Amino acid sequence: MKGRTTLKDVAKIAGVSIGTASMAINHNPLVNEETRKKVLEIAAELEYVPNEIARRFQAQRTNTIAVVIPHTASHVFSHPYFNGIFLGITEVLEKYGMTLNISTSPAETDEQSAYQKILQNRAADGVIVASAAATDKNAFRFAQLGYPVVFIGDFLEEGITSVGVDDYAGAFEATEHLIKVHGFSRLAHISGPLEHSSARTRLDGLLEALQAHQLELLPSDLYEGDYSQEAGYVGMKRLIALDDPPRAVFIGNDLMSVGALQALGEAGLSAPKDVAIVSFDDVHLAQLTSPPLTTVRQPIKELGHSAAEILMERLTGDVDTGSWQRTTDGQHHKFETKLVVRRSCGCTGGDS
Amino acid sequence: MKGRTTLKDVAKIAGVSIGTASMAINHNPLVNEETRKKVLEIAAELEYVPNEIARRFQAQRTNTIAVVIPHTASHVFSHPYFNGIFLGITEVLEKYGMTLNISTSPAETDEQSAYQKILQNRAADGVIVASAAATDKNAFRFAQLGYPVVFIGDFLEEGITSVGVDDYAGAFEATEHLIKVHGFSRLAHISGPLEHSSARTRLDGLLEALQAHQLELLPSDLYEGDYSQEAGYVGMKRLIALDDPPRAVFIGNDLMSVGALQALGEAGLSAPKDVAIVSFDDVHLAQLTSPPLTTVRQPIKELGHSAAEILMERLTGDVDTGSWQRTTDGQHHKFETKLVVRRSCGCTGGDS
DNA sequence: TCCCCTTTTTGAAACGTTTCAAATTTCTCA
DNA sequence: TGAGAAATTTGAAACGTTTCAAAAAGGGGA
Repeated sequence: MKGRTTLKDVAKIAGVSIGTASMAINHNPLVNEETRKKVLEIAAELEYVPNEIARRFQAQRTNTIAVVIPHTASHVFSHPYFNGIFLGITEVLEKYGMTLNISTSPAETDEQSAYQKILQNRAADGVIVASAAATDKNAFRFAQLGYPVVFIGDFLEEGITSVGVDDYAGAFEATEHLIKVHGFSRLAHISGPLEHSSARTRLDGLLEALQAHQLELLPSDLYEGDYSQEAGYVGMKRLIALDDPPRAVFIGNDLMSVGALQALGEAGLSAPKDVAIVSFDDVHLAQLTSPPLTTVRQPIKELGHSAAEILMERLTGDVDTGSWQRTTDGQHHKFETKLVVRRSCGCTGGDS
Repeated sequence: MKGRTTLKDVAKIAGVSIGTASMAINHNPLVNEETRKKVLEIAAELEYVPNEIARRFQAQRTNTIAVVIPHTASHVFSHPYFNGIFLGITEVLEKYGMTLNISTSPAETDEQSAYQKILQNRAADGVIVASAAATDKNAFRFAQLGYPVVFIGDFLEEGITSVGVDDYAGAFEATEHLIKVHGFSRLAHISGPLEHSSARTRLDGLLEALQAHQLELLPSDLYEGDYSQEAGYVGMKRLIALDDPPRAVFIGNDLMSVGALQALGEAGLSAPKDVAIVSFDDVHLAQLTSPPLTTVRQPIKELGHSAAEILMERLTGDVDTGSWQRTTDGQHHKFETKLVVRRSCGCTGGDS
């Protein structure tokens, strides 16, 4: 690591000034073709590689995009949802030659930290915030401070750019499926954390659909989870321990459904025979459970893709829109969802 | 982003020199307590945040560790294995206040690229290489160039530091389980890519175990996959299409087993009734399939953890060893594996 | 040969920080 | 009160690159 060959070395040996060497290497048309060739030759010979940090320093930009997720690394790397997000983002950044910086919080309670790490350092040219609570004040500081930032989720405030899915319609459709196709007149719900707008909106969609059929959600039929497998497990345990357990449950995401199925299994029950289940996300896991999950598909990868693309637009001026259906008011982009019918709801249909 | 307050501003207003301001902010004991207080006050007032890039530039270090994985982002983010690796690494880096940079290749064939991105930029203080082929020349350049690097996998060359698991023993145990507990006298194998030492070594373990019981692997009973779900699917299709299909298969990782189960299902067959399956990894998925997979557990998170810890040792001098069983000759660290018996092999045991 | 125009090269400044030898101030004690 | 020591502050260099005004070199026509 010591004494790397620097531009100065190249220049000296090539017998030109540092400025010229720099321009030669950066294909600046100002330099004579002969000179460039010589410089490039020497550079190759000396195995010169530009010092990226110095470059960033002088250009005052980092070539890095940070994804801020106010959860622990353990949470983030065990939820398949984030894999999809990362994948979508990476695809875009690769195209632009940018680097991805995943910023998590050391402790689940420590919301501050993930933001501060970025904010304090100014170590990214732009930020994508994913899975923030609607109440998360820190998240909004980015935008207020004029940092280029895109939110993933339903953040509809003025002055904020966001990319989300139609949680409401998805939940509505899921609920109606259980009511209209399978004839249930009572539904339970295992929700995500209700200070997250995704969880809140899915609950709203459920309630609205129930109401459309003159039905209600019993307070004891609602369990607020946190999108983790564990929460689904506990939630389902609770529900089946009720005096009169519900026969159909809408679960806020697939991972919780996995936990719920586990709870059913341990109680000697099974879906859809004893309890019909519909959930949300359609991550890879959803096809693997038994029964495979009927679930509302959201275009997770596209969310990441889109967020990154919008951010890069802001940073560079380019434009590229994806292929999923989406609506936008210029600031808030919303993708559509669709119900994927498998077997956990009682349907006997296909498997993918 | 323009005109951020800089150290110069703070110094000027505080009425001290830039040097003093710098020392005050970095809690250098040389500066007078009074002075420090004043500087810190002004800094807070001006909302001064140090320019991280400038710091890195002057210190000539990046505070970043790169994980180089010579596969596409899509491959990486869809394999649960890497989640575990990331998780383990992140835990350590968080402790040291380092940043993680995940470096993938734009195309599967483009082995070079992932390395070059790092190498060309010198954009990381150290590197962890995961899932490289044993034949991958690029990987070794890091080490040769004196870059601090740790390999995850069985790279036993002199002068290379690596962290791996005992693939051989794991495969041996899995094979013996099928032979001794379930009485099979013929086994098939769906392997990973054989230019990867993990796949090669698992095959060796299988062969050795077979030989110990005077058994052989028929050439037609070996399918070389690439650790993807798709490969498991195709491999199993092939095997059950044989005139005399095998009744027991050792599959190189869990993800391929998922594909294999899918193939069985489509053919109207099931495990373990028609084909017994034992696989490798014990990722989260393994518990979810039906039947749940009997599989060789490897401590994936600990691999990442350990690799990062060793790398940080090299960079800083600290020492911390984990809790899993591991052997080491100072350069090559090897974790033990253990067979987790579930139901895909024909056992009727527990579920976790 | 001289002048002007074009092409190419040079040299220095700038980016924001840390470091450290030298300068300055403050303190201690005879 | 003054000398020497200790504590504190200063100022400039250094990190490696890009940029750009100014200088130099080259070329063409009168």
